[in-house]
Amino acid sequence: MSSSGKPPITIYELATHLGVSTATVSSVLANRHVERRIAEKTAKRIREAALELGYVPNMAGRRLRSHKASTRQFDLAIFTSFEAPLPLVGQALHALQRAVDVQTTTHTRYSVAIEMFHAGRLAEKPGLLEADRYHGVMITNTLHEDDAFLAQAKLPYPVVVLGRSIAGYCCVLEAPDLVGRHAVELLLGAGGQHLTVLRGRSLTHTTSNRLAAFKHTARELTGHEPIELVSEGLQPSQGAAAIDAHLAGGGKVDGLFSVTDSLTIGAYQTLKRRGYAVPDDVAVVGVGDNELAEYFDPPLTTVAGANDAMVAEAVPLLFRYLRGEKGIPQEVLTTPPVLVRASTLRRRAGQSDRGEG
Amino acid sequence: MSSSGKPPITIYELATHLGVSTATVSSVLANRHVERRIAEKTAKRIREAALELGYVPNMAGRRLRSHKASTRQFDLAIFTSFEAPLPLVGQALHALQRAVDVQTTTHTRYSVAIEMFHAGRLAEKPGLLEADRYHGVMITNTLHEDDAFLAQAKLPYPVVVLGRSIAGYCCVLEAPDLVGRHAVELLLGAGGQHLTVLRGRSLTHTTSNRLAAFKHTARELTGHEPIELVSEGLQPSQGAAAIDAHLAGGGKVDGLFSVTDSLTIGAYQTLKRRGYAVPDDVAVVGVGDNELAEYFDPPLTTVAGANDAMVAEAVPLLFRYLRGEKGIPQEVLTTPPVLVRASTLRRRAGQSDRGEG
DNA sequence: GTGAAAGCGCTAACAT
DNA sequence: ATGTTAGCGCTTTCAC
Repeated sequence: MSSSGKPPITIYELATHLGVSTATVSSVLANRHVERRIAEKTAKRIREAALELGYVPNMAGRRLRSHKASTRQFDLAIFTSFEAPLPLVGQALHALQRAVDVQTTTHTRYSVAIEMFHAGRLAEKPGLLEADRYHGVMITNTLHEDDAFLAQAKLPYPVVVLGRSIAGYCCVLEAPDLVGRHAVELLLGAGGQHLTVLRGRSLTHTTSNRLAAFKHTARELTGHEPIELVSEGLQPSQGAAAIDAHLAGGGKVDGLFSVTDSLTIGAYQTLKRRGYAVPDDVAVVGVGDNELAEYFDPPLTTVAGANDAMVAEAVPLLFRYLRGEKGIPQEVLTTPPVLVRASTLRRRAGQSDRGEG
Repeated sequence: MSSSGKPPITIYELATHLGVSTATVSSVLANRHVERRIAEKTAKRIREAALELGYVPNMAGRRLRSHKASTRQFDLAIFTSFEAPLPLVGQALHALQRAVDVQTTTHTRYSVAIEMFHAGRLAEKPGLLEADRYHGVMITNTLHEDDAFLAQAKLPYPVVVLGRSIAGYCCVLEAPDLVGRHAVELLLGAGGQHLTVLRGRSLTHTTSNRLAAFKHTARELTGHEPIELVSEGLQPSQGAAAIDAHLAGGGKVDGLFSVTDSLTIGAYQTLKRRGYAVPDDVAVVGVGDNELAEYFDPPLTTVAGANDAMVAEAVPLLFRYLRGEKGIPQEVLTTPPVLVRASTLRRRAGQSDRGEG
């Protein structure tokens, strides 16, 4: 209530309002009024006025004044979309934090934060274009709109972009086309004929490349277009629904690639419920963006998910920026690892005739 | 290199070092030198000196100076341990961000960050005791040592603690004992006799309560002590290893409760590999801290995991603090939801005689 | 028991 | 093409 409508207020205004000095207000607000021997009555008046007028301390002012001059502070952040799954972010955060733990000295302190924006609306994030908050950031989980915004805006501080290529920024991403290609090859190798790709409605740079490469390679190697299933979102239930609708409509599936593992989880559920065995009836390939892929039943073959590799590249790049180095690469490609697990290891030869729903 | 050993340097020092004014330095460093018509040569000298002397801008100074006086900024954070799984944090972050999105006005801006500390070493986190960084924080995933530290330190800004009770703080946590009790009841209901509890080596407030309540209730209802399996860590592989060792040694299991779902994932793997069927040979109960519990095979019955409920309580509490309200509850208990799924729904009657390894 | 004043590091308006 | 200066909001000596 008090802290909303009105414009913000400073201790100076509090002080004049009450007819006391800013020093008095400050000490009371910092709970130092005892050692300053402020009258309890005055302290009470000050606290009440602060509440009533909706006083909110200005942290920049506080920090500027009270920080030891001998401490250099680096404020780092990871920007990620609100809607994205957290694993990549978690890894990035861990890697950054680990790097920072090593670099911390008496004179140099670091803080690492995660900041979230709404997917596709990065441009609306306040303070993004000001250079007064972070010394450096990593950005990930952007959508096309965000990438377009970044390309045109050029943030005024060091940035390393994860998982997509944006002109003017240092970007770390998986080598293009490999993921989609490997997926097709694995599915064909497992005897798949009705190659199917499952993806969410909105695509990122990465997922759209995976999709395109899959379709292109499938066309090239099988001579016909693969089936493309689009789920409403990235929740398992939405993946389950997409497959279910396809099968219910008489569609066939014997080789499935999903560009996001949470969709695979839903697909597994639907397939099992409808009596399809993985991998014998349907071979499945995922991308490894769920850290539990190995524990799926059956364990999921994955063709990407080099998050740790990407992050391992990105963190040193950010530090090179912070150090002011020149000649930092604009694009670093990591090779996505292929992890073959049971979901593409067909036990019996020949392909099944399942799939007529 | 340049930014390490030496004490930090300001634009003032840069300026005197170069024989120019601070304004010149500032404008060059902010890339405003074009509109200020600084000689390219001077700009170059300044940039080089900044690099060489390891200049790092002081963000507090920048913000203080350049922020619009009409903007009130709230800096909020979630503190979590580095080692903890991210789901709870993710939910907390989402809930906070959502609350913040609603509250944002022209005059009031919010920023939400995640900050990590190393489990058990919260006390070492620099700046924790200073009130010059955050207006309010939520703390979660602490260990005993951290709780002890917090209880004795009393942070000088609004704090809401998630998932544990610490004297002197506003805490939101699941109602005690219910989780362990429900787990026992469900396992017994599914025909379990050799009640077993699986937990990681280090316990939090929450997991130790779950464990204690489980053991106590099991004793009460069965007349004997349940089996307690301790895994080295919380990784699925470590859970798998713990169960495997037990079974390899001739131990029996027909009713398993795991105080952390990632351990359940590993347990599922071992049980399947050794030919035990869930739930027919072994009923399993988890706690719902993995958002995919519903997609496990079979879907996992859970007796806790009201993360969203906890967070839903915690966020408004934090805002009440920020508003300066009095009489904020010190302890809010949420009722953990029981979600019965296939992992405790035994299809055939009677209990199996499996379990001799 | 309280006030006055200096100044943290930085930027921007106004001077040349 | 660059220097001077006035603060941003706050805490902390020092003075009374």
